[in-house]
Amino acid sequence: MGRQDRRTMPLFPIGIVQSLTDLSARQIRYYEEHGLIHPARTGSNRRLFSFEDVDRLLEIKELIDKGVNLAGIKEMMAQKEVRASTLKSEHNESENVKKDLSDRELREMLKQEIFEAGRLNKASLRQGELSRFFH
DNA sequence: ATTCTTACA
DNA sequence: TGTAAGAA
Repeated sequence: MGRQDRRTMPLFPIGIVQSLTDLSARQIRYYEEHGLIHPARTGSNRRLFSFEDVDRLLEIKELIDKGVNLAGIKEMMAQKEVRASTLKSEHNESENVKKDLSDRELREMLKQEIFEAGRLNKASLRQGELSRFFH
């Protein structure tokens, strides 16, 4: 059994995940509803989370704590997958002709990530300011 | 005893 | 997001 299987193997019920992540069941289900996680289901419709799901939830929690809203988290995780697949495809290039580009693109991706983070952070700060202002 | 869905505050 | 109700 590969290491990947162990990461994606459906293992724990929502109660365990709650204590593991300090997120409420409500939040966990809500994030699933919005496509941020895809826990498996048992024959009796119980959610079963993998280590991968838990790690994802922890990342989500960090972003939430930083004030990023769900839309922002979605974008960041989408961006992350783009970076991941780009790295993967470049890794599979047999020639080192592209190794040069890889380096530039790596910096470009990092720049985009930072830019994205800054943009989303500003957006969520506005959200925070507004809710304070209108309360 | 736990978790699920749905609905309301 | 929290919480409640009723079902599984």
